[in-house]
Amino acid sequence: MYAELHQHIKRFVYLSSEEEALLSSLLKSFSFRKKELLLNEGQVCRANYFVVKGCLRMYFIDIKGAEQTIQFAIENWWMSDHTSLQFQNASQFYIQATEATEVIAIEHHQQEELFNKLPKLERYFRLVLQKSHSAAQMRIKYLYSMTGEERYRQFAHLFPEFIQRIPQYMLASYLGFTPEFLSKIRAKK
Amino acid sequence: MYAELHQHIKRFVYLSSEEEALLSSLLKSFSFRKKELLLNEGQVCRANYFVVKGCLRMYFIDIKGAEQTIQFAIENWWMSDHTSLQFQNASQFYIQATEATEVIAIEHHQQEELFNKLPKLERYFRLVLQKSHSAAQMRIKYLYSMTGEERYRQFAHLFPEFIQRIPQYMLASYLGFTPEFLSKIRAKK
DNA sequence: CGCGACGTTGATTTGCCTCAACGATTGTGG
DNA sequence: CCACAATCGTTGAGGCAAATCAACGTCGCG
Repeated sequence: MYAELHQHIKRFVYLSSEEEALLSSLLKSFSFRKKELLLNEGQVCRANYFVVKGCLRMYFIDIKGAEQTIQFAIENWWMSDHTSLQFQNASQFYIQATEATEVIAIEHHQQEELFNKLPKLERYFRLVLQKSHSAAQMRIKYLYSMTGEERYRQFAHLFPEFIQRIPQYMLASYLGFTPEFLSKIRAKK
Repeated sequence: MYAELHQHIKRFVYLSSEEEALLSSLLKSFSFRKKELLLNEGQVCRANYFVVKGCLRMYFIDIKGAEQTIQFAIENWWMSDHTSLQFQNASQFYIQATEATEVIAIEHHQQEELFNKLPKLERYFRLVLQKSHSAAQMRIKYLYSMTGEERYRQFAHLFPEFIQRIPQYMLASYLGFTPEFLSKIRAKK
């Protein structure tokens, strides 16, 4: 059970089979349909989600009513509003399944117990967060040094399969421009 | 010794005085003058730096030759290129002291030993990284939903003392626009 | 004192947004 | 399984926020 997650953890820390069993006892699986919300703005984030299959996105709705995508999580990535999860306060974000998605969840009330019983996981999550933080920094770097068109072309080059998977309006908001503008870039060949 | 750091760690995890002593034995202090570089683009990042007094910034130079500021670190914040530090590969960033700055450093070759001897610190750094990651996400949120002028006014409102401390061209690049534009915003009262 | 770094100001340009109208595709209930 | 609506993508005209470029002012420092 939870094989994909155990596999991923193995890349960073070693867990004995007893430890794996203990971990498994504190996890839950969930399935979400396309467009279903895992977290609503104003709600408290319930869990940290590991994507087994499918795709999640975090977004917010700006002052003009447009959805702006903060990040995506595909297979083997974690997704959560860490601030809301840790301090149990209202989130500013939505988390949504962009397609039918299976996740493994660590819920808030299990989290403390988990880290106390398996301190090795502190290391695992430290390393996972380091990677997420670096990804966010690179994102800022690209926003500050490339035009919208350049960001699209780079993204399409790096993740050709992913752009097939999500609607263009989500990709446009992730890359920091409007759907109309993306459409015009694509029209230029 | 290293009182400021011990103080900061106490906010997140408890360390006995033996543990504090062990930690201290693996730290180093450094002083940097205004404009001095702690990390150069293309170099391997040597350490994770905790700011005791002063201010650091991470930046890169874009294709047009302009410096773009990725983040600042003032007192009680950590600064490092985590990717370069962990994998010991060339960094894409510069880290510079924006004023005379004292730091406490954990160097790469001590890092593993430190985490092995004091696994509690995994938790501390996990929580520190969580905060940094959330800050980077909020940064993206603001870039996607506010104009340059709005970002400046918010920043000036939240950190009135900080805008006195750094040259305007650094603030402009942090907020995502040009020094000329910042000058024009300020001229408008 | 003189030079280089930093900040200001104005004229012009541009990347991208806004709005609107119109196809195409998807999903859903009858 | 079709009809129709809702969602999603495309295209074009016009507008605006901010960049670019250039010239000039000012201040701190060797």
